[in-house]
Amino acid sequence: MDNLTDGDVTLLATTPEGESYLSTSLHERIRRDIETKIFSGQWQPGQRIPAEDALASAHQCSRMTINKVLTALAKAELIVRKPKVGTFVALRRSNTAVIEVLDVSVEVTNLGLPYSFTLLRRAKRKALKSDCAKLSLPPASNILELRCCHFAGNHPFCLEDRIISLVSVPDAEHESFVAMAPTTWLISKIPWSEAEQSIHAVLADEETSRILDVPRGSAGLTIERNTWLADRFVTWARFSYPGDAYHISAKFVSATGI
Amino acid sequence: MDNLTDGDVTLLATTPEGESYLSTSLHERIRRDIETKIFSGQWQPGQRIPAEDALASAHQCSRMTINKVLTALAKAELIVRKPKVGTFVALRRSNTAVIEVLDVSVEVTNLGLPYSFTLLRRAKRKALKSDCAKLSLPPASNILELRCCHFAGNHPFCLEDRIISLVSVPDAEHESFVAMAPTTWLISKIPWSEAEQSIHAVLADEETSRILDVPRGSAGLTIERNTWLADRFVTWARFSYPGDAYHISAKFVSATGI
DNA sequence: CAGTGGTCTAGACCACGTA
DNA sequence: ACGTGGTCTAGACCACTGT
Repeated sequence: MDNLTDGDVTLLATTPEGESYLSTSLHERIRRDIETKIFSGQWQPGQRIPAEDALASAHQCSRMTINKVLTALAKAELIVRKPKVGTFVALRRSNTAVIEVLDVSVEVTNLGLPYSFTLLRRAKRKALKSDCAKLSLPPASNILELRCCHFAGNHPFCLEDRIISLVSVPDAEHESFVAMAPTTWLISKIPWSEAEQSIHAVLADEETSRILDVPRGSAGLTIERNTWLADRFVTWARFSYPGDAYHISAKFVSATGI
Repeated sequence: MDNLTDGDVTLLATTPEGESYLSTSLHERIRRDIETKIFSGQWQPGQRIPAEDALASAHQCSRMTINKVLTALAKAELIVRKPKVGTFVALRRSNTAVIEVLDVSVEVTNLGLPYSFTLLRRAKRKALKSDCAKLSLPPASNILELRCCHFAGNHPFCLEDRIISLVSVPDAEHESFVAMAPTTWLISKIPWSEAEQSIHAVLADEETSRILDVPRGSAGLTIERNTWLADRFVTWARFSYPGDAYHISAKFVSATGI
């Protein structure tokens, strides 16, 4: 069997300083090697690391394999690559966290509770000046204003205020949103989009506290979301949650986020 | 000049169906092509896309180049690759958002305000049962408890409660934290780490509202963070912000986050 | 058995920063 | 002038899946 003399396998088994994870691929093991050097402090932040050629011969592999590893590490911002200069251990991690953005119905279902919603308001109107501030939409555009309450079992879970641009989504005018929640409907219409969101802490105002069935003046989280499709404004939404019933989790790897 | 007859450039200039972005690289342009096919709906979610070989000949490039593009698109979760089966347009985006996690001193400085902090409490003690719930630490471990207030100019900006494991970071016992904020000090000691954080909305309690100089019962955001280094618990921190003065922003591309 | 993606190699040319 | 990373090619072998 010439498998036994396969260049790859024998190479991998004799990779320097590597516990031979025979099941993982070469570039994964090399990546682990390099990450270990960085995390252990053997390669200090800011320090220049060996060139691709040098790493290739050190790991007895081709330059392309090293390039693949370093490109991935650069994307992960563990290292910084300066073309024609060299590769350096990053001074600081990007300190970003990834949070999951769930559809309300999915959130509720994940909690093992029956999901339902009620449409509280539906109005077609022209965008006012006050809208345009948050909507990045020209004044007097046709918009659809919606408000609905999402329930987990019999309990109000979240209040949704939404504005949909009828310029971008004309079909919305003929949809009642009684049977299908706005989010669900929009997803079916606008499969891909860009969004920007911000999270605020607020005190529940009178109407919100009444709808969500919490004491007036309780703490709440609001998530505001603006959505575009190729630079065209599609929809704005604000989700109001009773604060004690909700939180947002995130995981990350970071230097500065300690 | 033989630049004019450079194989790459001529290839790129004649790439089928591509506006010739002469400044960008081949794989970038191919990636754009494929993304356009997906975003435009020409390739529907769930649909199988041509094999690497086919894409390579369609774009008149090598299979490796296509592989690089598809690997990147798979990482971005625009497509799903099933080894030995094929490549498919993803059914749904991962609906995750990336939020920036800033050091408080950086946040304040970014606002153009002078940063300072005051140490309010520093106590060495054994971990209680109540601590262990949030700390994932064995009971009676030596810990250091800190509380400090971060200022933007003369105004309190954020209250930090922190617990440091003296098992993982024994040096902390001999550090006063008067001249250097805990975060800054920890970053210098623990350059890399993993963290998990959650964001809550709360009502400011009496002590917090007094320190932050806000009315009792105002809405606030708290960020809780647990940090590990290679599975060893390092530190826990809670940052309390007055809610109206702070929010968290995130940008993402999503299907379900509409 | 044919087709697929996963992986790796050994070359190559380029532009450009540093010296 | 040299070294660097950025990029691309043309081939190769593999394991596995579906038919």
